[in-house]
Amino acid sequence: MSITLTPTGRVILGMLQLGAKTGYEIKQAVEVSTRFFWGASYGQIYPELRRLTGAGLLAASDAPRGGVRRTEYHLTAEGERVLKAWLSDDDFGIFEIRDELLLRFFFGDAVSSDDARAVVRKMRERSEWILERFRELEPGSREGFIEDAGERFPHLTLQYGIGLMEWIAGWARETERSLDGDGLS
Amino acid sequence: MSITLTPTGRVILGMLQLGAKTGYEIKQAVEVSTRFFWGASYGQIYPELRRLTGAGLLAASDAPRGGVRRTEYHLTAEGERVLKAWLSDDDFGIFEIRDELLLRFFFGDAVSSDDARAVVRKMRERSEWILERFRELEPGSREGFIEDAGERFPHLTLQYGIGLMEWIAGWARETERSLDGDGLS
DNA sequence: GCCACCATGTAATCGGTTACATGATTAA
DNA sequence: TTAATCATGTAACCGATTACATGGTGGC
Repeated sequence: MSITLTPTGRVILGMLQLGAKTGYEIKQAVEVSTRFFWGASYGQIYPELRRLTGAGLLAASDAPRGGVRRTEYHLTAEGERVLKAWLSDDDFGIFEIRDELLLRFFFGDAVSSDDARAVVRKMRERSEWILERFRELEPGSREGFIEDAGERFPHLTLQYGIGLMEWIAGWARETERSLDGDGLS
Repeated sequence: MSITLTPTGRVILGMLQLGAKTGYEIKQAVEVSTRFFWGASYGQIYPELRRLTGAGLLAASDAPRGGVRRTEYHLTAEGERVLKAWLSDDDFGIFEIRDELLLRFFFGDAVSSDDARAVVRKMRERSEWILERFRELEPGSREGFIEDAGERFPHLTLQYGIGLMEWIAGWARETERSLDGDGLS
């Protein structure tokens, strides 16, 4: 019975529930929060907003600011129902990882010890770069990232991300060391 | 100058270098090794094998087994060059994660404490399930997963995967506990 | 005889990014 | 005045999965 949400539809409903109102705000919210594990582009967001409106999960209203065309969306009762149903779903859902550095590491036997170590260094640098991005977000995350106080789980999610990236950086440091100057090609 | 490898092209060259010979064997190899961070389907593999052959990176030869049509591929000198160039590349390349349970966790403020805890439990169960798959692969991984001995990095990659999943499972256990019976909606 | 496995392939569809286009407002 | 930001959108393209189709071989 209940409509199956598209991947981008899922993050749209969630962000609207958190207080985002326009497609632009949804995109902004994604960029400062879920983008490392659930991205969304305008090319998906705007058509999907109209699709969800057509399906009765959202209501749209014109809300121009000065001369700027602007459309605000909010969840209908049905939209809220579908969102909650998805959030209480019983299965794992999508879990995909695509990691080119890890693939190159996997094929490390084909290259020199130096090249292999360089891949691990890149993995560490990448984790560290992401950690910096995360730490920039940390202060705001306690207060609620969307000007609506009392959000607890976005903050916990950020802590998860930080912990995960720290684990990877630690693994990379150890592996760089263990690969250091061992004479294997 | 050097051709840019498509995503599936990358894993094809790598698997051929590791000893896979046919499209079928490449797919098998992917399923028991890289599938959690770099998948490939027949719908991509077979057309891409022909494309790479046309581009001069692979050489194909008929190698039927009894009455079974069968095509063996191997890297040409150019194919090897392109593979090595990719493996020594200086940038991060693709790094994508799509994690629906984490997205649901992120939106956890919208549901009951029980529902939120259920999401974390699912994350733990998922890690544990993946860990089981990894541990089934562990014995073979020391010897080389493709009947060609002396592969070191596939084994290290598996250790990475195990460590990562253990970290996530640990995080989930702690988080389940910290969410336990705290009276927040 | 049947099932599991080996082996190759295609067509439809999907979800997504990228690049582009338009235009208003605000702060330097 | 000009750059950054707010705001919405589309078209081309890409990479991938899914479902389907075909057919041989080997073991129970």
